[in-house]
Amino acid sequence: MVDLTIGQLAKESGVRTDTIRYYEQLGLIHPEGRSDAGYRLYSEDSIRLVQFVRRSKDLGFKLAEVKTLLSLKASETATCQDMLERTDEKLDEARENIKQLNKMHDALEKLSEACPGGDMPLSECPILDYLYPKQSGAAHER
Amino acid sequence: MVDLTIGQLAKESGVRTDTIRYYEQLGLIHPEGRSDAGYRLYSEDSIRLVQFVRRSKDLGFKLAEVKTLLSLKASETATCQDMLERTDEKLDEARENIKQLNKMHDALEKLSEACPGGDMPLSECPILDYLYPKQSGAAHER
DNA sequence: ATTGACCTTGGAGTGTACTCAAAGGTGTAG
DNA sequence: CTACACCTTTGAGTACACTCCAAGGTCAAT
Repeated sequence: MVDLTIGQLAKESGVRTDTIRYYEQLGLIHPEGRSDAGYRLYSEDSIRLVQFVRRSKDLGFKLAEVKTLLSLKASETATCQDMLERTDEKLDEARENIKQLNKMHDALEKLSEACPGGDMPLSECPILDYLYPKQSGAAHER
Repeated sequence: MVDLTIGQLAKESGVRTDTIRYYEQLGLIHPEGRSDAGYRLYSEDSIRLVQFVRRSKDLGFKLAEVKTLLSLKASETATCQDMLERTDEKLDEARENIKQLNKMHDALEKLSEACPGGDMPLSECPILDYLYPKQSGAAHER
């Protein structure tokens, strides 16, 4: 019930004041009102809202997507299905990203294992050979 | 031996001309020289160099890091060890990123499984409850 | 000679999530 | 009354890898 200034909200929610203003710009978090001097005033609930944003972000939602999530939360008619759909979408994205990253990882690991290291000259380096393969120059190999 | 224009290099290496100029700006790929009209002229080897950049990028190296790799390649004294170190560094990064992504994934999956979907109201939604937990308000719950 | 595809430069714009700075007003403690 | 910490706004900067644009020059074919 007690109003918070932006600094207090920042401290309570573990986010910088700049970031809170930035969230406001994006339409995520709004102050309840303003003091006579024009200071933003927030309700206690804002703390939970900022954390909503943080948690969503940590799940991989972009801020624009968080905005959608917040509007679902505010909607009278939204259902579990709506939430589930966003979540499953994000889940698919995560799977896709992991797949890509695993490809990178496996390629790097293979190269790392193939490379003897030490003071072997680069002409013998399998990593370099992967990045810059020897010419297949069949013609005049001699 | 035959010189390539930037457009030809682009076609051969599967990269846009803009991108090649951008790589030049970053100090990655330089033309062998210029035509009378000021056109960039590339050697055939440039094709492999552009591919070097692409492959490195696909392994997760940033362009600034690719520059280092290229300078290793050009160095007389660099060894396998140098290549291996960059690779292992990148490998560690990949592992770290995968770990983070897996955390996201698992959290999303858990939420997805917990949520019944359908036209259940959001007040019962475990996803929403995770993002915006019910107040622990012990005091005046009444 | 003109068309059209190519090339040049410099600079600006994109997406994402902040972060910082400048120039000023406000609130409180001593 | 004066520090000093807080608040305000606007706008610019950061990282990353492009991508696009304008205004102009070049080259080959017709």
